[in-house]
Amino acid sequence: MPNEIARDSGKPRYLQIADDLADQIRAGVLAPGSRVPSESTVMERYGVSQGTVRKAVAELRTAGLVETHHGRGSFVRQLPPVRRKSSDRFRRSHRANGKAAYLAEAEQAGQHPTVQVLYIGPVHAPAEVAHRMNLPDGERVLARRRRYFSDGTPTEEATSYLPWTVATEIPELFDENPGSGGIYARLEEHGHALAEYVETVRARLATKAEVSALQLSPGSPVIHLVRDAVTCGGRVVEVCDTVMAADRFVLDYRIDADG
Amino acid sequence: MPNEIARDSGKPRYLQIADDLADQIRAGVLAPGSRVPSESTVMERYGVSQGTVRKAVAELRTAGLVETHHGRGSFVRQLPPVRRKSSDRFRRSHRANGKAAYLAEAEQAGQHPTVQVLYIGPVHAPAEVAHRMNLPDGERVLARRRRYFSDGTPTEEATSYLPWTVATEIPELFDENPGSGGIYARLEEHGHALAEYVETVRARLATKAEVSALQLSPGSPVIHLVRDAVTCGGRVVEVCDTVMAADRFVLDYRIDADG
DNA sequence: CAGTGGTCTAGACCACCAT
DNA sequence: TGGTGGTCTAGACCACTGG
Repeated sequence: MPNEIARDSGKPRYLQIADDLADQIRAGVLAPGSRVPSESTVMERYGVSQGTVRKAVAELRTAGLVETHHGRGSFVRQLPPVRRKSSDRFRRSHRANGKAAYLAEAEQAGQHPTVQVLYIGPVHAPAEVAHRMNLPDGERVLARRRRYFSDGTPTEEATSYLPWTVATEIPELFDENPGSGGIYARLEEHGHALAEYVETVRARLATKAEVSALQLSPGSPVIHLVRDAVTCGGRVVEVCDTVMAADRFVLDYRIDADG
Repeated sequence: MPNEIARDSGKPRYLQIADDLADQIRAGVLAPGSRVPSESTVMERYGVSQGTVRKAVAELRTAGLVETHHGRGSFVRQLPPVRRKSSDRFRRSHRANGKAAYLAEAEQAGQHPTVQVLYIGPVHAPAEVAHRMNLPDGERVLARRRRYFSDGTPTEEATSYLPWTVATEIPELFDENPGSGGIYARLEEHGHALAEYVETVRARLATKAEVSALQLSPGSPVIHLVRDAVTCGGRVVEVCDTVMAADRFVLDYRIDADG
């Protein structure tokens, strides 16, 4: 039985209902994956109108407790385990076993990773990418766009950009699977020894495209990460643009205190 | 004059209105800081009811284009310039001029930084902090809680935690201003030479407390950063927990490709 | 088909802010 | 005080999902 709703309390009714439902979710009365009572049920149970119930459920949605599907209902979210992205995931020594960074990390976390290649081919460099590579705006570059899944649910979408002159040196970069150790191994084999990576981290709300690509609820935050791969000669030979569901990742960075 | 609203288009009316207003904002017809037409004005202009207008404005709010104040109206947001947080901001060499990291960075960005000290004193270590410092849960630690402003608007709230035994060695840690170079300089002067920092980055939606502390709109994303300061002996002598408005910061990290 | 969520209206009352 | 946004209702119709 639900808690009673105080008709006169200072708190809006829709928030009282949202809190009540949230408590039931946290207490396990509403288990992960189970259906939240339908709008009409909640209307009757608390004696409120549909609009009020909808605002309550909207609260649960933006709190990330619930996801709702038109015509089916709202369901308690079962969050996929959070994955860590460690700043040493691109160390050469980790390439020894031949795994690409993503697969190695995911498997270590006990998950079943999948990669879907969306596009490999030439594109005009977006402004930010061209700037980072020190190329003219709109210059032709190789794009490698792919979507990553863990246990079947999409978690991340990434696009790598490489200067066209670099890409044509390395046929494997046009393959869906660039081979053991990933594209960084291929770059280094072809004389582009890497000195460092520079990562830029932003967070923002997901765009509509990202909401559908990553199966998010509208209003969810994403982490937007852009990484430059810099050679010993100071040249940026790859820019990787990644968008991740914010609630599925934690990023770790080690920073030397140096002198 | 506003674009006409197609009564029959597939798109919901509230989204058409939201897009129309968003266009006016982006085109500068509605300038930053200016008032969005009141609900009743919009109702009349587009011939819709209040509920529809409210949903439209809610869209603009979650898109970060507008902020609304009860009894006053909705206003086009003027975003403070984005600030970069570089991973080398804690280098010892940067402490030579005596500035703390935050002030040095903000001034370099041409902004007027302010710090407000909220609390300095003992607290029971939160679980995550205790774990990182390898202390028993709830152990007494020194907390230094402060809020940072740039040009008067709050951008970030941070709490540093230090083991009580370390804190009592260093009287300056109980002062509002810990002196030239900040608390890291004090720690190193007292025999805690720092080897590295480990930063953990998450993004999520702001809690209600954060919404009010950082003057955000509900549903805004924040960046949550937790940093350990690790001595050469491997001891964590400080944990700094920071919450930033996501739209005001970009984080930069350099990662050695190493061997 | 019945049941679900999604949109919309017309009208009411309240809470906040300025004057 | 009048104007603003915030909550709520009762009822309507539409769009999607499932059996």
